[in-house]
Amino acid sequence: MRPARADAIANRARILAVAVAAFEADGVGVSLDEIARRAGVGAGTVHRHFPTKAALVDAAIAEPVNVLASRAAGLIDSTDPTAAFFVFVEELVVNGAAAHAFADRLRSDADDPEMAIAEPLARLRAGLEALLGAAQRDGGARGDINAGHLDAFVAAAHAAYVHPTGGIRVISLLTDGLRTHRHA
Amino acid sequence: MRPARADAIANRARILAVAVAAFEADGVGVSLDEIARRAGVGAGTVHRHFPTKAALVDAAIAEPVNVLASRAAGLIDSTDPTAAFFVFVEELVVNGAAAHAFADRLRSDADDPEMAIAEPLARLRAGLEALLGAAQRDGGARGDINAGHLDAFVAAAHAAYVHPTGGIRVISLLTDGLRTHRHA
Amino acid sequence: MRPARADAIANRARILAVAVAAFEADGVGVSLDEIARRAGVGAGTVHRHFPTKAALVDAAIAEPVNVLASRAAGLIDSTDPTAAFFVFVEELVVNGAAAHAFADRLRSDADDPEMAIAEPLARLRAGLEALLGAAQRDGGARGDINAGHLDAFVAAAHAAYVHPTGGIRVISLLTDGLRTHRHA
Amino acid sequence: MRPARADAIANRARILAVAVAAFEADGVGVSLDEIARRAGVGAGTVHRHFPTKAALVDAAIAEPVNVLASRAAGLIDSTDPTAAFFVFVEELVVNGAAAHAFADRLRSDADDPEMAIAEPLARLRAGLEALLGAAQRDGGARGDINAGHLDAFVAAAHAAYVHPTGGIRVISLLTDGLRTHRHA
DNA sequence: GATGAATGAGCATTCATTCAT
DNA sequence: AATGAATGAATGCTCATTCAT
Repeated sequence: MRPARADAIANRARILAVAVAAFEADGVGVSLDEIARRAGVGAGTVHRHFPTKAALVDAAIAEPVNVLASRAAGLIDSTDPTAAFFVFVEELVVNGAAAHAFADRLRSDADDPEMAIAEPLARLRAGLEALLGAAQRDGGARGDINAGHLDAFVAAAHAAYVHPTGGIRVISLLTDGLRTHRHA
Repeated sequence: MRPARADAIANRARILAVAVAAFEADGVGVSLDEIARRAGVGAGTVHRHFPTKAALVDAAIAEPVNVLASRAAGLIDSTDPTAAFFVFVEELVVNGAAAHAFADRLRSDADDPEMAIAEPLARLRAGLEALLGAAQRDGGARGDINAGHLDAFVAAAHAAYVHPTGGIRVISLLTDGLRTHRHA
Repeated sequence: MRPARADAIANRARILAVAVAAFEADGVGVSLDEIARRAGVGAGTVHRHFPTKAALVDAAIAEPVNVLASRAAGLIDSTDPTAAFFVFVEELVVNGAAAHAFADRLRSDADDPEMAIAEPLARLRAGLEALLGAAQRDGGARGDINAGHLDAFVAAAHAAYVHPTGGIRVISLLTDGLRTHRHA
Repeated sequence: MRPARADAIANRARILAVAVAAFEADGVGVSLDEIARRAGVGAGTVHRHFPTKAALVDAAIAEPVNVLASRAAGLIDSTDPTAAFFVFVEELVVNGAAAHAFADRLRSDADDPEMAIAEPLARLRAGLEALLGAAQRDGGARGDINAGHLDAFVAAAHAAYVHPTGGIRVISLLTDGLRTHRHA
């Protein structure tokens, strides 16, 4: 029943996963005891891995951004850069923007979350720029857009996406605006 | 020396205004004692007007929506229905969508906020539809849009608006898409 | 069963008295819950009167010193200044030095207790100097001693007093050293 | 690579030394983790040598008393018993009484410290009596004093010694009272 | 024997809520 | 109707202790 030493890393990962899910679902008001219970560990174990609640919130904010950044890094070597770019943009709109909204909601409750999220966000930005550049060199993405435009675009597209009257179809309409063949 | 009955209503209004400002600025974590202090009343007085904290949060969520609904009602008798419609849409994007975002953020922390916000939201929807209908009859707004479209539009426009790379110019670009003269 | 408003001051006094006794008997490790329980109040009530534990410890340190300072102020108008002085010195050795020892023990555990005890200690010192001066003018106390000497004297006398082999008789022997008639 | 058996004894000594220093400097509130860290061992190692924290506190209380007892035993074979006695009394006033004060401060926090300190204190008492007897037989110390007197004397002398207005000179004045040549 | 991750009870503190005034 | 002192459950955090490695 008692976890072994080697499981310490797995414990950390499980706590973080539980925290992300709990904060996303019920807000940052979820108690650490509740998170510990859901993760199947003692309250002290949560504190061993995340010394303060703010540290856990920061990590929970950064986590989905890190996942997306890693996903971008994995797509950069695709043999079809254009397809890779649009796949990633769609993922951003569906998942990533949700992560942004999540971070936005948490931001006002954390101590200095800008710091915590700055580095993963930079990684994500770099990955997105790399994918965009590759798609542009591939001739599949319009040349007159940059990552800054994508930020606002993704935010707007996500807002429409999550709206009751919106839906998955909206994404295609909006992402089409980024393709070169629209001008063709 | 003791406040008269009429001051009770003023007290309620002041508490609500303080709560809206406090929740918007610092999140729903602000304590009722703090709100009571800022409003210049005792802790018990807050509970007389809002029996539970959830009730106060609900009222604070509904408040800005109510303001916008009243604004819409005030604009419906305008002599220039088209101008009135676009003025209100812009206000929605700037303020109203902020109110939505505010409500979004609070939603997950309140008990059953859908209930609390349903009625003011219906009033706002009714006002918006009236303004849209009048503008369409006036020939200033495209006839093939409805209030449902506007919801998603306002949400997307607001997301772009509040984005660092966005700004006030974005609104004009987007609202232009609703005008009939675009087809001209 | 529920205390009335007017009892708030009495509550504070009872909490402080309980805290002084508890800290003296069992050290500052005594929990606030325990103190609240012994005082017959809720945990929150302790915090209303003493926002942090450090504040309560500080107040508990200062309390016996304040009592002695008030005692000195009450003795200054005595018709027999010499008697008043020696009565007070004896009280200092028995009770006051205990208060010092108490404060000494707590000092290392409080945040900035020097600050907290500085003012009551100054009042006590002023009272002691006034009593000594009056006794010297009365011709009952040696003229070549000052309050600084008394501090070390009281500390030493108390140490001997509380020692198993010491006792109340030691005080007379030691205080006799301060009297003028010893030279006579 | 793993420490051999002999290092276990060194570990125990290092932990105890660290504990004495830590408790003396920062009070018994210092955590065992902190002591383990300062001693360069794991938390479990502290518990292997001292099963409970109370056991470590007890050992830390007894430690300086044991050192003094050993010192007394070392002085008993001196060729100048009178000098040896007064040297040791001075050490008692400066260091030993500090150890007493230390023990006093810790006493209220430990479970049953009387037990823990009883045996080392008996050793110290025996050593002091031996030194006193030798000095009396040597003619250097007054014959009408006993170890019981010395306890109160050392306590009083130490209290005066550590007092701001006191100092090293005070010791000479007080120890002179124990010498035979005062009668001369 | 040593390590350090895990435990879980205990602590100080906060806060929504109640109620005597 | 208003006040604010009191309540007590809940929270974040600490730490002595246990135990798998």
